[in-house]
Amino acid sequence: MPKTSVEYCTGTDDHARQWDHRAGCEVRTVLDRVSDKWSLLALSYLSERSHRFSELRRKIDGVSQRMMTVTLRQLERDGLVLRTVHPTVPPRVDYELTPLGANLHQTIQVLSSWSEQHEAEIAAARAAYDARISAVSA
Amino acid sequence: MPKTSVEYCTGTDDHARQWDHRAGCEVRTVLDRVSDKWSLLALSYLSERSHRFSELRRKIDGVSQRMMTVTLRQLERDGLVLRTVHPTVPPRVDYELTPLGANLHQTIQVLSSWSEQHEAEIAAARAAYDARISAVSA
DNA sequence: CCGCATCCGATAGGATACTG
DNA sequence: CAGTATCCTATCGGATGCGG
Repeated sequence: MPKTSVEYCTGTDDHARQWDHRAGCEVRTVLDRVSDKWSLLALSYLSERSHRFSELRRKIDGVSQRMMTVTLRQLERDGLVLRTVHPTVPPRVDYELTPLGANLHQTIQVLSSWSEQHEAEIAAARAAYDARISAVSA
Repeated sequence: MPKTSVEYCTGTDDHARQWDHRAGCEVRTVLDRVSDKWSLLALSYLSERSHRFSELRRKIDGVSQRMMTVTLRQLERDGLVLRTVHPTVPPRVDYELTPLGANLHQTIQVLSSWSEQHEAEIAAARAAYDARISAVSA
């Protein structure tokens, strides 16, 4: 019984009302799934074509076997990825996006585009902020 | 000198190329800022109007004073929020979205809408998955 | 080949107490 | 009122080793 983030929605009445009214509750479901270290890359590669486990693991540089498994399981649980086990020896497992997963991937591209367009602005803001802080503490 | 996630982009050549080509690097900058526990709510409230510190803290149910400060500092550092200190006694500090912050908030609404539209689908997938798992282990 | 279990370090975030 | 500093816990994710 994996833990989810429903607690944000099911706390006190005020708590629940806060999230419901602000439409901030539902987006957390998605954000909590997608904002981890590897999900985004997995979705990205799977959006091109289906991959088997090791193939995906090789492409996603730096991921441990454990996290590759965990990540794919979570995506599968949320209906974003379909897992197909071929009963061969050695075993072969294929992963592909579901329509829902492909749909989400498209939606995330919007945020991705925004990030690319505004990254310089953010970097500049950070540099300015850090300079300001250094100046104060100096 | 706060730590960022640039490490994802500046690792080995392969590592960097991976992110650059897949447009997955830039979006992490934004995702890492916005996917924490409180940033989204802060952006949401500030998108309506400016708030002073305690006012915002009262609205965001459950946030500790520490995390309210930390969250706002991060948003400020990235140029999403403007912080104005009024040198009165007692002190008064106002927070408001910058144009960049407002812009980002709008962009996130896209993801938020998607989440609302597909939440039932995700919930169903989870229920089905969990049922399947329970059945296996039983 | 794929996945699970275990251990372990790093980090996020809560509680509390203290300053200007 | 707004912020800082300290401490403490829970969770994330990496490393390694075993099993089907």
